[in-house]
Amino acid sequence: MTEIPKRQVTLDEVAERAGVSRSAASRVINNAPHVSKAKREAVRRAVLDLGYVPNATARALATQQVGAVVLAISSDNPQAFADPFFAEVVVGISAVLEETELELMLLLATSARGQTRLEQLLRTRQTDGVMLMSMHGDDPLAALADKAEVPVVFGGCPVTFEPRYYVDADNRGGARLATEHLVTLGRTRIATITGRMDEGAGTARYKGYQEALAVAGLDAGRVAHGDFSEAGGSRAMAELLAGHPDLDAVFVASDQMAIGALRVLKDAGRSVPDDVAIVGFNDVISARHTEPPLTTVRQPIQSLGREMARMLLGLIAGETPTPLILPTRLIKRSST
Amino acid sequence: MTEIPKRQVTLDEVAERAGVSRSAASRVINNAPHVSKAKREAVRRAVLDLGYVPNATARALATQQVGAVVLAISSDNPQAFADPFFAEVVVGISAVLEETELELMLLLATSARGQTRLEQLLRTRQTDGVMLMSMHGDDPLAALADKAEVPVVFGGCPVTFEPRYYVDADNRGGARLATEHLVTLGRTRIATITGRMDEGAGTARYKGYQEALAVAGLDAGRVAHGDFSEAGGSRAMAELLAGHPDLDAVFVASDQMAIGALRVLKDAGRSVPDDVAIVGFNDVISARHTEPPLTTVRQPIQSLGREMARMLLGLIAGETPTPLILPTRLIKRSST
DNA sequence: AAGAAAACTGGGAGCGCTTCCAGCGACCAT
DNA sequence: ATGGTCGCTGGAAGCGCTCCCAGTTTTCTT
Repeated sequence: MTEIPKRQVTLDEVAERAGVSRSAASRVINNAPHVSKAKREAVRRAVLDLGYVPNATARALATQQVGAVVLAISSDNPQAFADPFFAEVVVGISAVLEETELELMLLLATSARGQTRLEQLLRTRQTDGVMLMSMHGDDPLAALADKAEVPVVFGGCPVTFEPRYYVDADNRGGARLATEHLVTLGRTRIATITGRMDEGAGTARYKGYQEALAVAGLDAGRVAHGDFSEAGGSRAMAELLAGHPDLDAVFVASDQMAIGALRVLKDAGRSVPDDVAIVGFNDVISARHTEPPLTTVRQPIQSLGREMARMLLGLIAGETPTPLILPTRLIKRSST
Repeated sequence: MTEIPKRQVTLDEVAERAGVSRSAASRVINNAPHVSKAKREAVRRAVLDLGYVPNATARALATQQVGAVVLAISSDNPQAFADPFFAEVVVGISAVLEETELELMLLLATSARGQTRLEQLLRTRQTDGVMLMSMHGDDPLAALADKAEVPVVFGGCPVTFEPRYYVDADNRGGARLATEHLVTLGRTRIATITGRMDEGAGTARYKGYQEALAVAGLDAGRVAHGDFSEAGGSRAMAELLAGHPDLDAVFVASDQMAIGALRVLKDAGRSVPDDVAIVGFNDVISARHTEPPLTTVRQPIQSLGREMARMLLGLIAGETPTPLILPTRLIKRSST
């Protein structure tokens, strides 16, 4: 910190300046035992004087630990990460990693190239661990990841199998909550717009909807499939209106789709919530600003990130964590 | 790819299997010249058979190149990254880095710890380059970064100085566009809600507003300062309403704030756009879903990321790029 | 066909760090 | 005194790769 050195200061220089061996210097850097107080202090001073910072690469090579974990988004859609959802996940992860010596690497595995990269990561310990969010159904990498020798925790549960380690939001429970709310309101012809059915969140929310209606003894036959996008929501709503004009409520599996649905409803002259009540999922920021403001299910996104990171840390430390399901809760606004 | 090796396959093993020296094997991996066709082929086969993947750490140590660049967000607000803005920047960056051997590291330098980390990065070539988005006014790291020996490109221009290398959106031009639009509409008592005045975007947009009004010969005295947040926008709007009840339009320096302002206006019984016209900035997704939908200035966020990455690549390659200002454009919707 | 140039080849010295190990005094109990 | 423990200490061997260099082979001139 005293001067800006042109060349990297090495441990040898520190050792020399402190008048000790490199081994000793290394020990005090990593505060390991077997160094006398005097030398320890001498090294400390040398470090400060020289502004020494250990070379992470060399250390990684020697210890066989990379000092970095990666957040990988495996998706067939290059724009997937643009979803504000991930920004929040990252905030959560980052908060946990902050207390650690670990760096965070970001891998948007959306192209063939990115997928290859991810595969290498999974096969060849080039990272200390990976947090994987797999965004399409039959992702071969997801299966690979679950048996990789590298620690892997999943964010969200894939449809095809249940990974050993994952954290997810209680999608099914949230959907049930939302649907029950609609039932409580006295609605009886409750439809749903599902998300992508090749994603865990899509199927789980659909399941929750079905369960709630089964319990209430109501017909769960009014369904249209969307893809989590606004446009998909519009399309599905139109389809629903055409097929089941009698509907008086709809549980929409994402706010994004709900926004699309809202527009279609408005154009069709159905008033919300009087003619049809709408509840969404996620509680994105814009959900507060729709007309009318959207009743929705909130999931703790930052916590999701935080818990993923924590679980990964545990895995790296040799623990055997159990999957974690985070609670969701209903946020009531004016669309119901 | 043939089998999952427990231990990392090394170059030596490849060399041995191919019956060549390690040097030769290295040459074919990095496809350098001076290897006979036969050996080259033998090595290729060995690589495939063994599923060899070079150890990035070892390579980094030998070449003195890390193989990774970092995107650093320096901010006093831990939640800063939760802004969907960054998610899009990352998509842009990632798209460029994809064609490269470089990894992307993410550093949310929001705590003291993170700041230290960033400083080390800047001082000690632990990365091949950094893209820095500095989100608060008197950030000492920003100044340091601009003279660091590590390649650094700024995303957005700080208020206090103009970095050597940066890419920014044309905030001033966009603000002028927005304000001129209001003028064209025949509004004459045009107010503004500014962003944080310790951020480049905040001052530049304010400047654009002033310029447009100066050209039109209109009074630019109706101003309230916000902080880019929704709550700040509400507060500022209330202040404006109290101090300048005659206003008939307001240029708001962010959509987020505009949303807050909209609510206050509604509560005050002023109709938008009839009584007062509003234009925002950024064109976030929710801008389309406000009541009424928001006229706003769109900046090409993904391009911002893309160009930052490209500029950094240039810098790393030894070029001397010039700062880049990305165009903004007006998106007309119903709030004006 | 002889000599020079060009292409190949593998040995070996690092890159900066960790960590094992053998050597040493100091210190205690016998 | 004597043998044994124990905390320090620095030498040295890697971690897996790149790259210089000196030596060997091939190819091309004239």
